[in-house]
Amino acid sequence: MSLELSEQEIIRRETLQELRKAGINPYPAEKFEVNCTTAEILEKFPEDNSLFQDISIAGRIVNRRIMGAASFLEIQDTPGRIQVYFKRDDISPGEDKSMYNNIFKKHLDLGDIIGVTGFVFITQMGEITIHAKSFTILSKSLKPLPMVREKDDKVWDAFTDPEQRYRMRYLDLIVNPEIKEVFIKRTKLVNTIREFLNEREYLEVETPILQPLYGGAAARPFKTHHNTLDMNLYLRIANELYLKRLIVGGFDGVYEFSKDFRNEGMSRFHNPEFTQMELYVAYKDYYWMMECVEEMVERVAIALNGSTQVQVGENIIDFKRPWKRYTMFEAIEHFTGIDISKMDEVHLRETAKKLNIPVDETMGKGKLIDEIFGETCEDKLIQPTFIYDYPIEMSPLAKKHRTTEGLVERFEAVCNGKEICNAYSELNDPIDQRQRFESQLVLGQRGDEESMVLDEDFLRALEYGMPPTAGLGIGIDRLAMIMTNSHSIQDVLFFPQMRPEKKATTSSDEEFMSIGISSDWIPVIRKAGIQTIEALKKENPNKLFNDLNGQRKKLKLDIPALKIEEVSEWMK
RNA sequence: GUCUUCGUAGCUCAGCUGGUAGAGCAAUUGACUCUUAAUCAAUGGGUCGGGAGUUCGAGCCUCCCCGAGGACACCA
Repeated sequence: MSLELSEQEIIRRETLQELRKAGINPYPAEKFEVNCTTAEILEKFPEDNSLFQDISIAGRIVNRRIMGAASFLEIQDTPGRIQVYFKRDDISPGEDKSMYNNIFKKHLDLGDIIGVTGFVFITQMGEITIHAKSFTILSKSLKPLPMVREKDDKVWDAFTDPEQRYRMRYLDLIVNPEIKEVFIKRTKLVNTIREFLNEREYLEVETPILQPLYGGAAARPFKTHHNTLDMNLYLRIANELYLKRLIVGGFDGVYEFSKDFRNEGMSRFHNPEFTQMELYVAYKDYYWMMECVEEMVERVAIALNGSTQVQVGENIIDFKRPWKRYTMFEAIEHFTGIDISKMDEVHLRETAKKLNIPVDETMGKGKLIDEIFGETCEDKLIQPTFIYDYPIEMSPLAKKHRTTEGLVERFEAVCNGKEICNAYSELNDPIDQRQRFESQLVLGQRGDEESMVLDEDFLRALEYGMPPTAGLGIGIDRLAMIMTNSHSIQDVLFFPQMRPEKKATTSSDEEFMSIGISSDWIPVIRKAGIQTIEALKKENPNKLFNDLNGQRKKLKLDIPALKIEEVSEWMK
C-alpha cells in the first residue's frame, strides 16, 4: 500500500482486499453474457411490458442511492444509463445477508463495472428499472470518478476542465457520455463518404506514411530516420503525389483516408496530425468535382443530422445542393465592390493597402490576390460556397486555366468562414509540372520553409502520361467540427496532441535505501513531502525525526518507531 | 511565437484590505424496504501548480518556471 495515494484511493485498495478475502475475484476472467442494452430496454419496454423479464446486462456504476434494505444504482453502458433496483432479500435470499449488506452496500463503488441479472419493471415514480436478482463484480475501480449530477437539464459539478478532459479522454467519455455522440457522428461521416465513393467503384488504397520526400502540399514536415537504410524519412504532409502515381498506373478512381502530419502551429483548427480524404478520378475536371463534393457533403449532413441544415454556433448552415459559386475575382468584387481581375502587381498592392491589408514587397501577384481574398471574403462565407479559379503562383500542382492566363483550375469549398476542401483539375503536363517545381525551389532557396520539393520519380511518372484527372482533398476534422457544431478540433479528436504531463523529480526507493532508510519508511518520507535525497539532507534531523514518528502514530503504522540516531545516520 | 485569463480537497467552486484554509457533492461510520441532485446525523480528507523574493506574517503582492484555455500570428 502506498501512502502517496489519496485517502479515497487507499480505501478502495482496502476494499479490493476485502473482496478477495470474501472469495470474490474483482477482475474475473470468465466472460459475462450480456443479452440486452440500456437503449433497447428504454425503447421497447414501454410498448410491451412482457419483454426483458430475464435479462443479463453489464455496465459501470455511475450513481448510487443506498437505503436500508433496498437500494438503487444507475449503470451506464455504451448507449445509455438505466436504474437498477436491489432488494436485500432478493440478493441474499437465505439467512446470510452478507452479499447485500457487505458486498453490495460496502464494497461496491462509483465507477465499478458490474453485471446484473433480473427483470425490468416500472417503479412507483414511473421510471423503467431493472429489478436485480444477482450481480457480479466485473472490474473494480480504484480511482474515484468525478460525480456529475443533473436534474431537469441543470447540472451540478460538471467535469469541465479541458486539460483533464483531453488528457484523460476515457474519463471524459465515462462522465460526459453525451460527447460520445460527437465521435459516433465522426465515424458515421467517414463511413458515409466511404460508401459514397465505393458505390462509384473508386478504389480505397493505402500509400506510404513514411516518405523519402514530402510532397503534395506546402507545409513543414516531421523528420525521422530509418536505421537499416540509414536514410532520413518524413511523415507525409499529404498523399497527393502517390495517388496520382496510381492514376498513372491505370486505376481510374482512387481515394485514401489519410492521417497527415504537419510540423506547424497548433490552434483550435490545427492539430499536428489530422485526417484528410483525398480522391482522384481520371477523365474528369474541377467542375465535375464540384458536383461530386456537393453531393457527398449533402449526403453526410443528412446521414448525421437527418437534414441538410446544420446548426453551427450562431448560424444554420444548409448543405442543400447546388451551392453558391464565385470565382475568386467575383467573390472579391462581391464583398469589396472592386474588380481586381485586370490589375497588375503594382495596382494590386495599392488596392490591398487601401483595404488595410498588410503587404510587403516580397509578395507577388498571386499572393496579393490571395491575401485580399482571405481578408475580405473568407470570414463572410458562412453558407457552403465554391471559390474557383485561383492565381497560378499559389498552386503548383493545378492545371492552367483552360481560357484565362495566370489562373489555374482550382476550387475550394468554404463554409462557416473556413476552407473545408481543396480541388484541382490536376496538372498532368510533365514539362509544366517541372517548371512549377523549379519555381518552388527558388522560393525554398529564398527561405520559404513551406515550399515544395522536387520529386523526380513523380515527374517520371507524369512523363509516362497521366490522364486528365480531377483531384480533391477534404479535411475530415474540419468537416466533423462543422457537422457536430464543435468549437475546437480537440473536440473531434479522441486524443488531441498535448504537452507532456510534467513529472516531479523524485529519488527512487533504491536511492533512499542506499543511504540506509528501510523500505517501510520510504512512503512515510514521501508523504511528508520529501521526494529526493537532496531535499532530505537539507532537513533538520530533530524535526524530521519528530515529523516521521508523528506520521507513524497518526497512520497507525505497524513498524518500529525511528530512533534519532537512525535519522542522523541518513544525513551523513 | 506574442498578448491575455486561469491553476485552492477526488469533482465543481468560495476565500474580504496580506492575519489560524472553507462549502456542496464524493469518501468513511451509523439510520432508513420504490429512491432519483434520495434524505438525516457524525467523521476524516489540503505541497493553495512549482520555485524564489517582499513582509513580523503570503492562497492573496512581485519575479521566474510548468501546465491549460482564449485571441492574434503562422499554417493556401
